[in-house]
Amino acid sequence: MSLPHALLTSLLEQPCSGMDLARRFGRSIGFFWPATHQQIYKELGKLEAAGWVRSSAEEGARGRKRCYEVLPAGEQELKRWVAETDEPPPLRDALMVRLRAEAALGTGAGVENDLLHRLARHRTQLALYENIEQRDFTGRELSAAEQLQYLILQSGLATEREHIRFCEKALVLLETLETAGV
Amino acid sequence: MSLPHALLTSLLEQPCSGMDLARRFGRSIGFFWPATHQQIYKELGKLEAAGWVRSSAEEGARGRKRCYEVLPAGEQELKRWVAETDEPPPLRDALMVRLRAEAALGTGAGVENDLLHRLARHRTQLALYENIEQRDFTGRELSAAEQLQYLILQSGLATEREHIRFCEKALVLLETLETAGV
DNA sequence: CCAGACATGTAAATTGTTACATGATTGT
DNA sequence: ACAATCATGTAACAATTTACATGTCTGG
Repeated sequence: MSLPHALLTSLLEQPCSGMDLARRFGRSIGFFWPATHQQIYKELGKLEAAGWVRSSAEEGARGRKRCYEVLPAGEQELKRWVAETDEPPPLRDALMVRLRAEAALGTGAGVENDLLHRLARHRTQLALYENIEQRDFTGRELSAAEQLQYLILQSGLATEREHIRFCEKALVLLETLETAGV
Repeated sequence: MSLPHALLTSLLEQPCSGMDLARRFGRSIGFFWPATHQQIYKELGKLEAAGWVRSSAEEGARGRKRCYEVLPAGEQELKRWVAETDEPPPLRDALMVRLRAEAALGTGAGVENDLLHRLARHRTQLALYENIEQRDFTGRELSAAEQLQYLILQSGLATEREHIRFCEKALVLLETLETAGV
């Protein structure tokens, strides 16, 4: 589980409140580790209990904004974790199951719906990434940290492009099979 | 959740027992929808309760092999589901969090470990997919169902190749940054 | 001062993982 | 008959999602 370390990273970049974290997750780290505010609040509580972060407000101040910042112990922990290894995350994609189901059913069962839907989503996401690329990483010298962030964005760009290629290819194949089948 | 429909698909291709399913998941559908035997048994119970499959043995025959097959209602349900749409699965990759953490820590914190480890895994997986491609999809005419299955395999091939490219690129960049940093 | 937005949380349901338990079958 | 293995299952736990609840601040 990487949520605690994703939070430490984000707080190290910029100390802020839980709600701010939730918003920033929607724009940066969240592309690769999504999290809702509910998860974030619970995890921040654990981080504070572990002595990895501290917050500006007293306990139980419900509704009042509290700012979290990383403590030295938290930075140590983050360093330790960065040097660990993980297994690559298992793929788990319903679209592939649908395609295989379509093959097993042996008929125009309607995967096109999902293919078209995803094609649209991946194009939107690609456009979003391309905007970020244009805005943040184009036309100037990049610091070391920025070069790493750009690398991560490029992974997202490549992934979306690959998904788009795949959906298009699948749609062409289905078209071919159906006209041949008729 | 696609596990029930992945099971229906697999049973439609070939009726078999829970343990057989678990093994076949390791080789085909499981590449895109992993599942352990514990999950599979629980889900088979629900499928049977729903009237979508039936099994060869009486209830409570613990330890004795039972063969499951899809009923017409199950096939109907699978057809219905194939025509639905899903959101693309959210990415969730600790490696990206590590890279961003390395950027935030601003030092040789050791992401190389994970990059090298994954590079090896993705190369192994690619080799596996290439074997399957060679064995099952090369040098002969393919039926419509086989063309769809091949398409799915090609998605796996493309994904692994993309990951390999990414890891190599990241390692080169880190190398550059570190020699420049010293 | 109060309506609406903002911020922080709690609770329950779903899904998936890990560890373990038990019955049947097979080879020697 | 007995050990090893196969097959089925249970239990406890961890992570994530969804829905809801409560407190604070701000503009009119």
